[in-house]
Amino acid sequence: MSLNFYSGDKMNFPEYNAQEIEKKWQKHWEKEKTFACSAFRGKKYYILEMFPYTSGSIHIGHVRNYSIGDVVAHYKRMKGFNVLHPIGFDAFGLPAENAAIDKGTHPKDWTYTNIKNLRRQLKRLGFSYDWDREVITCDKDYYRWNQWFFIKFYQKGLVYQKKAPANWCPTCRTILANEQVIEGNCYRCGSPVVQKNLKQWFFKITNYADELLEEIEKMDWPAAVKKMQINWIGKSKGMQINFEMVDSKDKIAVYTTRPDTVFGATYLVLSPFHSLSEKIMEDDPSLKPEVEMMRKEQLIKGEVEKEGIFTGLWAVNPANREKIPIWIANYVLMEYGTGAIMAVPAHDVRDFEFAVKYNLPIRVVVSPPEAGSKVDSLKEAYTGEGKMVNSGQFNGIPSQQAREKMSEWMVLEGIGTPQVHYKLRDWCISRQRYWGTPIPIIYCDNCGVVSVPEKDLPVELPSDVRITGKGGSPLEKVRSFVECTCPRCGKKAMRETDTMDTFVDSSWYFLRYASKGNNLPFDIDRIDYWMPVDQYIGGIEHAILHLLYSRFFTKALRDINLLKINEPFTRLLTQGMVIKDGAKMSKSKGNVVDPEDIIKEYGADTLRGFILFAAPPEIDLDWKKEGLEGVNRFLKRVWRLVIANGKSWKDKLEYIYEEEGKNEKENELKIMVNKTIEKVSQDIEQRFRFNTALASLMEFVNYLYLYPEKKSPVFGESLQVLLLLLYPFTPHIAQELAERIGCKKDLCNCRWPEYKRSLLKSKKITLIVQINGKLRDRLTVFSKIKKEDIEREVLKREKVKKHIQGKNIKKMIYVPEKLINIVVD
RNA sequence: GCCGGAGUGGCGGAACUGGUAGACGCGCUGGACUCAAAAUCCAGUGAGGCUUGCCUCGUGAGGGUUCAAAUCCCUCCUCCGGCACCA
Repeated sequence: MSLNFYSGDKMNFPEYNAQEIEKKWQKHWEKEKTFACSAFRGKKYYILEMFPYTSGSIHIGHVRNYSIGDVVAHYKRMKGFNVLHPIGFDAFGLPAENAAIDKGTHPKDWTYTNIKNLRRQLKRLGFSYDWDREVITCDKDYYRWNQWFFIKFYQKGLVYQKKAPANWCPTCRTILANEQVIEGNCYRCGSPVVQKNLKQWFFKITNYADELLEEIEKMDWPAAVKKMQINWIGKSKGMQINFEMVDSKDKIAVYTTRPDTVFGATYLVLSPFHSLSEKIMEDDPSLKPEVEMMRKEQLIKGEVEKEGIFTGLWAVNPANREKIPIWIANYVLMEYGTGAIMAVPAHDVRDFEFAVKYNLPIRVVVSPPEAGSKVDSLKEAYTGEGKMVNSGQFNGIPSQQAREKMSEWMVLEGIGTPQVHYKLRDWCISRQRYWGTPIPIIYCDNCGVVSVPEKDLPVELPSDVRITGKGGSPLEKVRSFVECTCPRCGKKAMRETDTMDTFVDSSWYFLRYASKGNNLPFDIDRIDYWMPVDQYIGGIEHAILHLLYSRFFTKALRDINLLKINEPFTRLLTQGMVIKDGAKMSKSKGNVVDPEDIIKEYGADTLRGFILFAAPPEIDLDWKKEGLEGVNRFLKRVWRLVIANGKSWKDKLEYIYEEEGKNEKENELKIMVNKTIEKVSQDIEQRFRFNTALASLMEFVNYLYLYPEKKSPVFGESLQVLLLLLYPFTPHIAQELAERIGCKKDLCNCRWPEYKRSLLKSKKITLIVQINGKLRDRLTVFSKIKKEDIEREVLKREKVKKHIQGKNIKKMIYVPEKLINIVVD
């Protein structure tokens, strides 16, 4: 049979040798700088993947991230865009210091050795980066701009220093930002975080809380990420209500989102850190041990048994003038609201729990719609809506309305004021570690806190440092670093020894890629051209941290007139994890697959192809060796098909777009080609579904294998289309085969094939015949057939007659070119 | 507890706006080639039934809307992710 055109090594065709051809093209791309983009003209497209942290080597997760980005980069280039596709290294951070402690290597040496390896691995994977734009965040050429931004922000009032309880990780021995504490544990090492009172530097991200919130809602980002950021910013609207104290002219301000329940407030609770708690302890020292205990409990994150103590003091409920007790309890946080609450046990689960424990009165003020609730019938707090009861002049009003009416009333009475609160806190950037950007601040006995003048930047990180993992910040012990002169008065002074959070580095690296400025962090014109990033791709673990900080940075830079945009990343794709044996790949589970091993065995194209094919990008991907072999088999099939049948390469395709082919078969092939182009283009561009794009390419190849006339010019062009469509996914094999059939160009400089609309559908179609919605028959008809003709035709069919025999036809529903449904009794 | 997302063959996953459920791949079965195997090529493959061509069932469970539901609505179950004394 003619189908068996190539079997095994009997015929003299060259084998598919992935190692050889991949290395050949990687060398070519490097030498020719094929993917560099020097111009900043024309339609731009900025595709960015999150840069890797400089630990030992590239893992499968990186390969997934970068393979997805590379498809888009190639596709957009072939579509005629001026594509920016850069890469670099996130090089500051704690692991470098830990390696220094464990192995005695200098963080710098460790980092640069790793970078060399990572670079080699990325090149071996054949990603189409513009390597000339590489950014390494631990280069002083880079981090000097962190310092420069710090000073600019400082001048603008976006940086401040304060002594406050901060999240301290005892293992990493440094302060962490709120965003870096996950369920009370350190995001990096998992140790329980404790609160420590230290002087810290903060970026005023809260200035942008409203803008960050408003814009996120409009963005083309995954819903999950948007929701996480919205929750993190945590805007709530409520009221501040002032409670007068009995026997004192002091007032206690509380914040509540349920002003409608004010008549149900039966006691007040202060945080143990509240200033009044402090005062009460001084007045009545017998309370001190209890309050100190509660303070300690609060310093450990996580929920503890609710405890409290009556202060002996009383306040007046401003709504009903009732005398209510003032308590101090461990469940009220100082950081949120005013640090004090009005407790409404009937309608708040926490207050309810506390009131039951300490036998405090519980008064229902919102009656649930279904029940006439009495105090003793309440087994849990009712937090829903209902009609007001026990609330004076507001009785009978629905609680939603009461919320507004009572707010207005309280404003009039001077009891309260409407207020908005956010959960978002300012970004603490001080880290008591060595391997990071030195904070450009000098402490002078004369002048106080002085920022380093711009001309003295960068404040270089000294290299002669001993990292022991003990004591305070390593920089504190470097005398030559600490001791300096005050830039203002010239007297002896001391440097700040904390370094910046490494998330500062990653908050603007995408700007540095787009242009490296000389006297500025970047060239303004180039930035205007390239920004914002059109498509950003990375892991969902950065949903809050990096993605929120970068948004803040963009807005802050806009406000110091360096940027014109409001948001850095137009579209975002968060890819899923790679799973093996039901668990995330990790060293501790021993289920790690090393990409290099896979490349050695199958080649980079197979690895990339498999990762793209196995699942849609946002879903977790199940690693299966058999699946990898399937993709390798497919590539070998492509290889044999093209080697055996490839004709001379043409710069312009013509036959496949001609309306009339030589015969039916040829028309069908043209339709197949056009449909495949349409499918692959849409899957890449509109849906990011690389798995279905590759599936349709596989279908296409299967079809071509069975096509009888492999010598026809239409078939030759079909092979050429196949290679062009395949190129973004598996560039090496596509480029090699193209060259072998006479292509002189880099495929990235070839135009992506267009499809012709008139050739997407055959003239004859298979119509589904249903009776009462059940498939009963198929009918081959001309696609333009009229409804009446079909109805007549379909009733003649034997299968149809059989099913409608003796039954009444109620109606017929015709969906053009799809189906006809006959409805019978 | 609150907020997201998802449940489809032996497995990974298709089915985009309601219109042939299971594309494509893996695995499995049969055939061709071979002394044989591997590789390759071709064909089959949701379950059950029998008269082998068709019938019945089938997208986590139950109900509903519709000529027609994996897809829309309601109730419930399970899994994954995020947040969590945030007043």
